[in-house]
Amino acid sequence: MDKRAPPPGRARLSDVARLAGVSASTVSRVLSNPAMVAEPTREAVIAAVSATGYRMNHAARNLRKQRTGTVVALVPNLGNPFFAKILDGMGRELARAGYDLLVADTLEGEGRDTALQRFMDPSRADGIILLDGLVTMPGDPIGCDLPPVITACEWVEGLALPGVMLDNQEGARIAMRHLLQLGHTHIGVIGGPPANVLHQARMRGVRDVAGASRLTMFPGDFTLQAGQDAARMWLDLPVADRPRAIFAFSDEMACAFMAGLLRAGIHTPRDVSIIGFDDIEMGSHLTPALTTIRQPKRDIGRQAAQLILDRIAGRDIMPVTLVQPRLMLRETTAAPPE
Amino acid sequence: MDKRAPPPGRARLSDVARLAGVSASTVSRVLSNPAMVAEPTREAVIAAVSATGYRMNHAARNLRKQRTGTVVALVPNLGNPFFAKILDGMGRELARAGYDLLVADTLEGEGRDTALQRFMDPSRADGIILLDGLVTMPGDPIGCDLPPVITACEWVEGLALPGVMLDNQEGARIAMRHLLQLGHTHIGVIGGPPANVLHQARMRGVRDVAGASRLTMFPGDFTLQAGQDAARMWLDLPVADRPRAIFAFSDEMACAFMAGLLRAGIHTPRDVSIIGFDDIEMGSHLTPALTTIRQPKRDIGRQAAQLILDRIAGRDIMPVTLVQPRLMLRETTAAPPE
DNA sequence: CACTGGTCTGCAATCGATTGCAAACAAATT
DNA sequence: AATTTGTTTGCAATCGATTGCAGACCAGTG
Repeated sequence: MDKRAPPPGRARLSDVARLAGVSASTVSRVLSNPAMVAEPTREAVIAAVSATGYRMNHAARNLRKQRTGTVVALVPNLGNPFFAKILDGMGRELARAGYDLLVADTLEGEGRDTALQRFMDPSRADGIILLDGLVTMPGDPIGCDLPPVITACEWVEGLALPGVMLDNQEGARIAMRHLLQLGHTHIGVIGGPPANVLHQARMRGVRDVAGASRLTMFPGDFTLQAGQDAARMWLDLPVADRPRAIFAFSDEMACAFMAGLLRAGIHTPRDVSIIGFDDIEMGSHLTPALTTIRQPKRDIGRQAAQLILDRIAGRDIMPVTLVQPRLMLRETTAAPPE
Repeated sequence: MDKRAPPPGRARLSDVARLAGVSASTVSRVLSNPAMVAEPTREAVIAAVSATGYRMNHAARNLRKQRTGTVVALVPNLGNPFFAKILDGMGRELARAGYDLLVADTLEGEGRDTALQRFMDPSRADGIILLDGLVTMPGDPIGCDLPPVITACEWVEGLALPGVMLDNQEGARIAMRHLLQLGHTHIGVIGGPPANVLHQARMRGVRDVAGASRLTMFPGDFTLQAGQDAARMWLDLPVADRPRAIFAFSDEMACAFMAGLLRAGIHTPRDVSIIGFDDIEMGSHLTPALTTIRQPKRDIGRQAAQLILDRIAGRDIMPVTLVQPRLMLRETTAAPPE
């Protein structure tokens, strides 16, 4: 009889306003700047809000305010548990600031070139945290009001993006020094993909302190499988050529390598010393517990979150934050046999 | 002299239209329904699009179309690598359908009650995938046009939400049968949190086949630490009361338990048999390799994605999809000693 | 030549919240 | 009483893309 516009399933700002007997502007103000509204009005509005079960429409707010309230993290591979703790720290820090974390996979290769394209867009994210060092930066011809981008853990060679990362070179130095101090003179290194920036930085650290000691490289890619393959290669080596100390660029490779040798009756650290990189939780729960270089993952996540929040707020930031690695001395390293 | 409105940093639809000499509607149609536009016009528009570097504004489109193009996955803890592979499968499947996956953490406890509230909102997500069985469902008073919700892996007791999950009860039966067939008569079970639905389902399976055999429970919560604690408890038991077969409700607990015993000189499977649950990658790369119940994580993720896509499209779906577990027979189980 | 049918295109309304501006009113000052 | 100052509130424009409707145009037919 009178209901001109049948109420849509969901209450809008104007519905709340009508019920409270005020204008939509007032309701909006109560919700985002309560101090601006007189006490009695405010209460009426609040009552109307809960009576209608009103919930804000994010699309509308985003359109109007030209911001989204979300930060996008681009990871090379969601399936890699290494990122889990980092994202965890990131998410919590962002939540404290009222931002949501959207995690997206660059789907290694397939969409790598378009991933950044798709998300580097003010209508999708207020900021971007890159965890993939191999994305390609879109050459943007027009409209330079792109959301800020920072890197975490990895970084993009040739782009001067601010970022948070471990001092990988120093981490590698610490690992190598540890093995050398134990008396090892021939060290095997299980690396990452040659194109990976982490691999490159750590190799620099290795060379920094290797000096005259003998080095044997085993190809790797940070995965368990690579560690297992390296173990097979080691076993295939003539006994005299087998390095009695191994520095693996990831804990997963270190674990699988150790298991591979054990299967052949080679014990750690009795016969071979092993040191990993990352300090994944599993490492300390093995027997023997894995000696490794600690990478404070939650911290890195938190700091990356802080960094992007600063950039979003337009605050000046340090170009690069280096996080210090630490030697976790456990049970898999010892002096060489004999 | 003429530029009335100085161009905002970024090209809008109307800017493209002006350059192409057509209306905004036409540009919109070229972008979303090209067949509707005549060939020459289309080409002019496409040229203008790339000339301006135009990129759509998602907020505006979402507002108008009343959809977001994203699916939100709510996980209890982003730091838990168990979810990584599931999210990976999910993300890929959703990407194929043109949806983005937004992963958010319910931050166990703190925001658990508000997490679903915050995201169950048509202006934020077209669909929700719950991976946390302990969230509380908001009692929604008004406006029932909420986005569809499904569960994956876990489920919410008392809510008839559709979902994809492993047949946990059957998985537990398979594990128990395996141990019993080896001749074990006293079995230790390292469980999950009592309130967890997975724990409950698996306990049902354990009881289904335990029969008259003796059971000893060890409290747990799926973490490595819990496995280590269980090992200590086992070692504190009088020798006659020590179960010589252990069924752990997660591979992480199984691994840590095994390592804990080994540290005390107790070998697996010579002295104690161990079977885990999940089939995490690390398990198969240990020595001895962990016997376990396989949970096809990527598959579960993929199927959950399909399910939510079906629900979004309004297609009818099965209320519950049970995924079948499988015994991964490896090296940590054997007949009891003597 | 008028009329029908079809294909393209543009106009203008719409999605829902925010905010600059100014009106309305109350209190304080001269 | 008139003016100033300050507080609340509403009006109306705005963010940018989409789409129902109708007008414009062209070819084909009677």
